[in-house]
Amino acid sequence: MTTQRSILLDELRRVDSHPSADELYAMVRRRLPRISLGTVYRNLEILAGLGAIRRIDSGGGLKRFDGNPEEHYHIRCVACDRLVDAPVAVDRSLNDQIRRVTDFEIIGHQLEFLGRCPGCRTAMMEPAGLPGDFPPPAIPAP
Amino acid sequence: MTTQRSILLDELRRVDSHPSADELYAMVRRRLPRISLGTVYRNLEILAGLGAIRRIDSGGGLKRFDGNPEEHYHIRCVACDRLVDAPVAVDRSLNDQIRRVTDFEIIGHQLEFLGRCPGCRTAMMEPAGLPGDFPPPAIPAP
DNA sequence: GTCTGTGCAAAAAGTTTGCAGCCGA
DNA sequence: TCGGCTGCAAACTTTTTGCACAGAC
Repeated sequence: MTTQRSILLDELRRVDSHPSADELYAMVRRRLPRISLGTVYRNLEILAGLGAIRRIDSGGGLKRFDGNPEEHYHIRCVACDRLVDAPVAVDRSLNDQIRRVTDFEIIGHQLEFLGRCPGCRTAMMEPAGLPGDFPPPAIPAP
Repeated sequence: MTTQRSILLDELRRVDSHPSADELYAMVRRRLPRISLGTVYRNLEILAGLGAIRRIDSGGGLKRFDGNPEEHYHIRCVACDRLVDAPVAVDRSLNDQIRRVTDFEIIGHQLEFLGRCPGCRTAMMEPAGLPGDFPPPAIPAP
């Protein structure tokens, strides 16, 4: 566990925004200005292998990382691509359901809800650009 | 609906292997040797927008495409990255569950099971490389 | 003739890797 | 001292885009 690795982990644990490698690179550079993007990628890979963090593969063109190693679901905003934790329990009975009907050895599952976040819902209703009840999305749609 | 687009759709509907853009490019080129990869990408995007096919974003570094536009789940082999349809019904009550506890406007969800396919299970038990009960996986682990 | 879609090629975006040197046990 | 880890840079993979032209109406 090197300095770089532990700061990377700390930054990732500190936020709940599921940053991409690039975003994390920017975050970590505030504390380690000379860290390289290659090191970020290498350590994210190692930390994911250790089970200290989670890789989120679904959606978008790029991988996200999650400082919460517990199994949980996500909700993705289809408009701004924001990703938040889903406040529902993991349903392990889904694994048993599918075990009964497949020859695969089932390890687990990942579930992602798709929807529109409060900010993007509001933005949609107000094409004139008037301010709504929620702040505009941080990340513009790609 | 151009020639290229309909052949692309036809090839994708013909298989159940959820090919990537590159694989589809190879498949289509057997019938249209002069088609370009750019056209493949452009038309996959258009067909997905029309709802004629589905984009599968999750896992791996690359996007897959699914000729079956019906909502359904998948199982991914974590060893060889093969992706097959999951023989279980879509559970729409999951959407209602999360609607009760979020401000997101929920559109749907995608669920992917992770496991080891029959071929890779066998391969795992026989490190000496003896033949097993199942054929070896078509796609080697990346 | 117009206008969309195509082929080609270059560029962009994201990720991985080779290498020489550094740092901590 | 030794071995793993880093920074840097180049390479690689996948996807997107600009442009001129071809084909369908």
